[in-house]
Amino acid sequence: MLSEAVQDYLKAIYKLSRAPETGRMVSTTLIAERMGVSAASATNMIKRLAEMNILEHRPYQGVELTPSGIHMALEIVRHHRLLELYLRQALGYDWDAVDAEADRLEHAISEDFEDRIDEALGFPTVGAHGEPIPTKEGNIAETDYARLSELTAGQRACIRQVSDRDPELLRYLDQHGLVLGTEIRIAEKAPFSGPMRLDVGASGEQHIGLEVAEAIYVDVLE
Amino acid sequence: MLSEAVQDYLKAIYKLSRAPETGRMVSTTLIAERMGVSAASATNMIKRLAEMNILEHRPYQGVELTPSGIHMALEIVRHHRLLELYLRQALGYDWDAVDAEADRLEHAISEDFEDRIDEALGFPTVGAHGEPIPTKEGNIAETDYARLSELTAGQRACIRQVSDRDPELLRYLDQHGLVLGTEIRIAEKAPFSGPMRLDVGASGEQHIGLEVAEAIYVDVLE
DNA sequence: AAATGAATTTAGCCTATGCTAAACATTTAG
DNA sequence: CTAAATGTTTAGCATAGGCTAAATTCATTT
Ligand SMILES: [Mn+2]
Ligand SMILES: [Mn+2]
Ligand SMILES: [Mn+2]
Ligand SMILES: [Mn+2]
Repeated sequence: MLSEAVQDYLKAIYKLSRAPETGRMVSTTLIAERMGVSAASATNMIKRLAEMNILEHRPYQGVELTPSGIHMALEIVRHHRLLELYLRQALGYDWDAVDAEADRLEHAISEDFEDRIDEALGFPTVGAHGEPIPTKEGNIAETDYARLSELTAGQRACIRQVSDRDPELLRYLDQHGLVLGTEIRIAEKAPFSGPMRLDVGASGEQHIGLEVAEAIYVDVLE
Repeated sequence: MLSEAVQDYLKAIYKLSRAPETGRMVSTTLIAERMGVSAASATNMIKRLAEMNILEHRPYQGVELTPSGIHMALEIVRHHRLLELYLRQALGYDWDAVDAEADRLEHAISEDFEDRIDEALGFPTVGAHGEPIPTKEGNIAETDYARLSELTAGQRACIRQVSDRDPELLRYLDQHGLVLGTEIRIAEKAPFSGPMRLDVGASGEQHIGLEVAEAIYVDVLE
């Protein structure tokens, strides 16, 4: 069994390797930053992960997960996302509280537990923040959402996914009616990376900053 | 926060100190045996627990939990027993499977999670195997059950609690109708620590060995 | 009272995971 | 094209939690 630390690094590296900002190779510094450890500690762990054939390490270049590493990462991600959804739907957690709880539980549950909550949730394919849930076989749906920040005035869109990294941001989104499935129209986009003015259905008109708009993923309508 | 290892030692020591077989002082060997570690490892951990004021260590004599140690132990026991009941009632786990799962989850859940499953279960006071569930304030009901093995022919009793240590035993009990709340009558008790013959309501007549009878706790009727 | 044997502790070692400081490699700027 | 800045690795160290083997203490038996 992979240790909790190994699992957390693995998940972090997987997510970084999928982020649009990052290339295929993930740097030591980025990993260290995300994990909240020193670069030296990250290097140390990277070498052990390479030893375990979880990833390939090109010194001074970065790391890339092996197919087997990706598979292991998806198992952890599946645990995490099923747990988040279960906490939300079965236990009434708020949107912004599920991530921290799932981050600990994901290492403690058995495959049996995973299967039981999967069934209790009706075999969901999308998580609490709109992320695709990997299948038990290790497949994950590719999504092709646009960032809200990329849209221009006049466009309409439907919120499909939000970043789950910052609970405060999630609370902000919730208060402004920017939840999954909401349809919005960009009323105005200020130049020079300025704020956006949105028509948010029942929640009326909202002004949001660029950082917020970058954390919202949408399907552009028509 | 107490580490997982510390929590597990603490829970084990608490339970050993409450077992009727053990005196007030719990020996190093007993702790080592229960934890599945060497005696030297147990000594090592005992010294750290003493340093943390979780227990008092009388070298070569044994250990005794401090009031604060008992309080911490009861928090872990509460987590464990609430989780067992939740796994059983909300997720349909079998009687014999809940302990292993709860043993890992007990270290991962938050106080919020604890409160939510407590509420979902209707604030139960008794766990999946009949054990009293400590309150959030750190109180636990004293029970005064007899072991089924102590009863004699002709007596009637109601099953109130069973040992949760051995999944195989739990499966055996389940198959023979010896579940919580079942009323039984001792039909015969063979001498020299022999087996017992029981009338078990709907499940008819059952013959059980002494080891089984010692793991069943009952209220003697009238 | 001394000897034996069981329980316990000590000593010395190991792995996992973190750290800081120093050394080294790569990238960027002059 | 070299030099500074930046990123990465290495070296050396720490703590938590395990282990075995040896030493020590306590209880029991002669
Ligand atoms: Mn999450
Ligand atoms: Mn985690
Ligand atoms: Mn249990
Ligand atoms: Mn445990």
